[in-house]
This record gives sequence, C-alpha cells and structure tokens, in this order.
Amino acid sequence: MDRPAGRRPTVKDVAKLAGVSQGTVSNALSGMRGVDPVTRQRIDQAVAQLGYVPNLAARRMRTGMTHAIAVMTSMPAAVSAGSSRLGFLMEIAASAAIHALEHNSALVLVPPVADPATALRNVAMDGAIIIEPQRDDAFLSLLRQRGLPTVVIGQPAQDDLPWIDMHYSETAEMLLSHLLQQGSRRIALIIGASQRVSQGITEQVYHAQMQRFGIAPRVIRVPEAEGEEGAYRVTRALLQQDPGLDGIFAPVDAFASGVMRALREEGRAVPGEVRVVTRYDGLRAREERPALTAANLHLDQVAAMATRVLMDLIAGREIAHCTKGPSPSLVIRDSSAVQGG
Amino acid sequence: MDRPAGRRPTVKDVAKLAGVSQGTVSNALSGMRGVDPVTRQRIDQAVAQLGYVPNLAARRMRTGMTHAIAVMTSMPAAVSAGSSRLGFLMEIAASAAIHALEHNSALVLVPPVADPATALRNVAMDGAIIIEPQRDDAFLSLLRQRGLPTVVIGQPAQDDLPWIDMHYSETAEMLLSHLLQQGSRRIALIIGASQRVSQGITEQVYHAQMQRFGIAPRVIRVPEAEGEEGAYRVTRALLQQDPGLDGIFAPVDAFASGVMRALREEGRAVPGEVRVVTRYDGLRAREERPALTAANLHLDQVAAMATRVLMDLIAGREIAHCTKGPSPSLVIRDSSAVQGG
DNA sequence: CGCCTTGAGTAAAACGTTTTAAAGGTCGAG
DNA sequence: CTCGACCTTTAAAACGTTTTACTCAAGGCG
Repeated sequence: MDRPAGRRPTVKDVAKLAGVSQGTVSNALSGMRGVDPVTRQRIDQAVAQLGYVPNLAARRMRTGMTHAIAVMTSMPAAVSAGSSRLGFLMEIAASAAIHALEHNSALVLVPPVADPATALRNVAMDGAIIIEPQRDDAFLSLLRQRGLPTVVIGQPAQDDLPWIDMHYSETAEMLLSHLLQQGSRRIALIIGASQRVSQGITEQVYHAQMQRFGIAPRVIRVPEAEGEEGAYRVTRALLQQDPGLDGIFAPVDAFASGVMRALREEGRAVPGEVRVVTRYDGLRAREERPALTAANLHLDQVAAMATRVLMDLIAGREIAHCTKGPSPSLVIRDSSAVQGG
Repeated sequence: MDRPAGRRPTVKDVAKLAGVSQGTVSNALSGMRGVDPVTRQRIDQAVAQLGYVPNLAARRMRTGMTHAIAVMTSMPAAVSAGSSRLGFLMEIAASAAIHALEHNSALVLVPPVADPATALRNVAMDGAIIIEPQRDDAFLSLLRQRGLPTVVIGQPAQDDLPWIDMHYSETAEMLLSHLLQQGSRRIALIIGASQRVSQGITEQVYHAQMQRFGIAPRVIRVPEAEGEEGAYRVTRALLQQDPGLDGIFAPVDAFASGVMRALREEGRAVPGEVRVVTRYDGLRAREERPALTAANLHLDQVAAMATRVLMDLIAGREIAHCTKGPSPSLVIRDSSAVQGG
C-alpha cells in the first residue's frame, strides 16, 4: 500500500493503475452493474496496492445520501440536563447507534441545547429520531422544513409522523395500580406544566383511577424549567396543606428527586407514611434513598424499533404509522414497599 | 419562502435571484472576502425568499472538512456492554456532543462493535476521541491508517498521540488510602488481565502502597472477556483461600459487581467484614447494595478538554502533548464506611 | 445472413459548493 | 494625467464520486 505522497488516492488513481475507466472502478466497488471477474480482480488489487478509501463526502454529494441519522430531544435543560434525562436520551442513543451501524449508517448525537436552529445547521443526516417532542417543538419544525424523514419516540402532538408507542397510559396505570395495591389512598400527581402528550395521557389515567376508587384527585403542575427545585417547593406546600397524603406519583424523575427531598425535610417516612413512584428508571431513581419504584421502559428495544422504522422510511419502504413498543414492566423498589417489606 | 417545486434551491438559484454570481453569494454567506453591504443585503433577501439551505455534502467535499468528530472505545463487550461501561462511554459522548457543537461540529457515536473496520468505513469525520485504548487497538490503527487527528482519553500505550491525563495513579492512591484509613489491612486487587495502561499503573500503585504498610500484596487477574462472572468466580475462590481478607479494590465496575455477589453468597458483611471500592462511579456503583465507594472522574470535564484539544489539532493549532484532566474526587458510600457509620 | 439483445466498457456530465485567476472600477499619490 | 493599490465582482476551475449516454463486440434467433 504505497500512497502517492500528500494526496489521498482517488478513483482516478485506481482506474489508471488498473487500466480501466473511472466508471468501471465505481461499478466494481459499489456498483450495481456487471463487471468482468478478471477486471474486477485487477481493480481490487489496485485498490489494495494504493490503499484507496472512498471519499465519503464526494459520494454523499453525488448520491444525496448522508448515511447518518440523528437523535435529538427538546426537553428543557432543567429536566434533561445532568444525569437524569440525559440518561434517557443516552440509553436511546446507544442502542440506536448500534442498530444504525447495521444499516451502514452513523448516528449523530444532537445534544439538547438552547438554540436548535444552529444545532441542526451543521448536522447532515438522512433522517431523525426525535424523543418525546412537545407541541410546537423547535426541532420538529426544523426537520419538517428541511423535509427530513422523522420518527417520533413517544407520541406526536398533532403531526402525522410515524411513531413508536411507549404505552403512556399502560405505564401510568401500572404505577398507579401499584400504589393503590400497596395501600395508598390519598395519591397526588406531580407533573410538568407543559403541553406534552405524555403528561396529558398520564393525567387522564390518573383521574380515571382516582374516580374509580372514589379518591379526590390532587394534581400539581410544575413548570418544567424549574426542575427538581420546583417539585421540591410544591411538595413542601402540598404536605403542609394535606398532611394525610400517603402516595405521590411523579412521572418526571427530576421531579421525583425534588419530592424525595421535600419528604425528608418534612420528616415523612418513605415508604412508611408516603409511597413514591416515578416513571423513568434511570440513575436518579436508583440512586435515591430509598430507591424509587419505577417502570422499565425497555428503551433499548424502543430505540431499535425507531431505527428500523426510520431506515424503512428513508428507503421509501412501506411503514406502519404506529409501531407498538415493548410493554413497560414494573421495577419495585423500597420507595413503595409495604411497611416492613 | 417559495421553493422551486421538487428541487432544493442552490447557490445558483440565489445568485440568479440576487443578480450576482455564485462566487459572490458564497463570499457573502460564509466567505472571508469583502462584499459590498448593499449586495450582501440583496443576497440575504434572496436567501430568505428561497429558503436556501447550503448543501452540507457539497460544502464538505469542496473544503475537505467534515465538521464531525467521533467518539469510540474498543473495550471488550463483556465489560463495556449493558449499563456499566456504556455509562462511561455515554457520559463522555454527551459532554463531547455539547462541546463539539460549540465548534460547529456534530458528534457521531461509534458503538463498541465486533468489527471496527466496517464501523469506521461508513463514518465521515475530521477527527476522533478514543477512550482508554488497549495495546494494538483496532480502532486506533484504523484511525492512524486514515491519518485522522486523534485524542486519547486515558493514556496511550505506545503512541505519541495527544492525551488527556485521567490521573490513574492518583485515583488508585486515593482509593487505596481510603481503604487503609478505614482500617483494612489485608487488601486484594482484582484487575483485568489485558495489557491496558490503566491497569499497569494501578497495579504499580497497589504494590507500592502495600509495601509501605508491610502488607503482602494479593493481585488477582481476570480476563476482561469474562466480565462480572469471572470476577465472581475468582472472588469466591479468594475468600475461601484467604478468610482474613478485609478489603477489595476492583477498579473495573463490572468486576466490582461480581465481587459483591461473591461476598453476599459467602455471607461476608460489607462493609463490616470486608470493605470494597471501585473506580468508575457509574450506575453499577450506585445501584449496588451497599452502594460502592468510588471515584468521581469528572468525565464531563475530561470530555470537554478532549474535544477542545481535538479541535485545536484539527485546526492545526499548537497543542500540548499531554493535558492534565481534573483530579478525581472520592465518593464515599456504604461499601467502605467504618462500622456503624 | 441480418437483426436484435445483452454484456462490458468508456468518456463525459452531473452533483453544489468554494476557490482561483482575472477583470473592472475607484481613488490617491506623484 | 498616469500609475499603482485596493476593493468588488465574475467566469471558470476544482473537489471525487456516481450516473448517463454511447460504443463495441459477441451471441441467439429467425
């Protein structure tokens, strides 16, 4: 493999060495068209000798394909930053990267930043996976504007985009049923104030369950931007106001952290006096003391599905508008165990 | 913004509408050369009207710049897969993504896969961050072969690549001193069998410390590929053979999990009878019961440094051969607390 | 034998941008 | 008035690949 000094060898160099035209080299390497076996062998040899590696940028410009997909979320930094939601994003990214590679594509990570427009300006991609977009999501509208194939993990607010169903209502039911089964009878829901699909559905399920058990509903909305701190504040107020509370459902794990801190400082025993559950089983849920009961959302499988659907979409294959993700499973931890359990 | 049906507007369309040449448009948009303010305004208006977005592939082919960097590791799957080491990789990737974006670059995630060659074939990048490479690292040799700027997180085995010092010896000293200070006097080191720089240094530090305290060293090597299971096996054997053991240092967190399981099944109290510490403070360390004392390696800062150095390297700026990362800090958890602490 | 099809190969165009070489114009100094 | 310096603008080249349109030869079939 002797490289012509300075310059990387091109298809032209290979063609010259093999004594054929550029077109034939292209056909031999990646081409659909037939090439005589003996010619192909000459070309292969030239490639090996020169150490030729195709220039991806040139190929991509010519074909229009980027061979890269992106993963992004527009969660506000207060809930997505640090180790909490970032875990959510990263679990999905890791799995998507592996599966993208199986389709000869790279995965680029678009971090949650203040300015989505500049973030996307420098990222080339064939399509995107967007995680739990909100109504009027900035990333989503940019993607639409560029006409990029997009798959939603979670549920789209109003769009007709293909999506992976994460079973929002099933998850909420599972966690609430667990609280009820453990004996909680005055259960509060602490939820984000934004217009997110997951929150709407969770709230609906909560109201239905409370009504079934004849429990007065107690919904507290926290602006997402206030994150853990906001949840801490409202929980302290809530505990003063309603001392008989014996269960809290805080789907956002950053909120759950705030809830736990409030309970500690109010001197309430968990799970003795108050049981707490959250949704995403990430670092926060596991590190809390007592550790939080949560749902295993099987994000690796969800991401694998999203990647496959996106690849189908990009390739122009037929796709299902909605793909059912794996059902969540309950991870019972100390924060909701029956007394003495 | 009225797009000429079907085709995305190009610089040529903008030029025509603004009544100037392509070159002037290019100069106005990204160019270094002067453009008359009034002309520039006409061009800006044309851009807005057409909704022009530069074709990144074309730009990249022309300039030779990809505006993307990659993060990769070649840790064997047994220790890097699942939530343990993957956490390590992802913590770095998340931080690198944010900082890459500040330099107008995307971050692509190269997952640890069986075949590095095919993994890299489809990834275009200006440079790479490689995490704790081993001797004769497959990724590393591919990067070298393609002549790509590379920064090592950890320490390179024999290469002259720029690297971010993660303070291997300082970390090992800190964790061992902690064990000694907590009263442990028969301390075993359970470490990977491979030729990794971090392991060599850790072992050296261990021997020095043991000698200083007049303790007979006890080093057990586990093939990395055996992961948690391997560590479990050797620890059970170790406990039978040396019942007086009162401290275990297992730098690899997957090994620490195996160690804890062995201790449980042998009925040894942690930290009562045996104290355990590990290195990377990830999901595994926090989720273990009792939770493991570990080192906060400040991976976000390490990744930020690596990204900056890589960007300097790509831009051809002067760089330091070795950059000191942040000093690790001790995170004391129950697995090493003094009795009754 | 004549005609059509097929297969292998080639030269040149095309992709959309940035860069280069050159040209036109203005302005000030001599 | 002339010359050079400087600024703006342009036409065309260049980047490295894939695709297109075409040629040429060989072979099958009537």
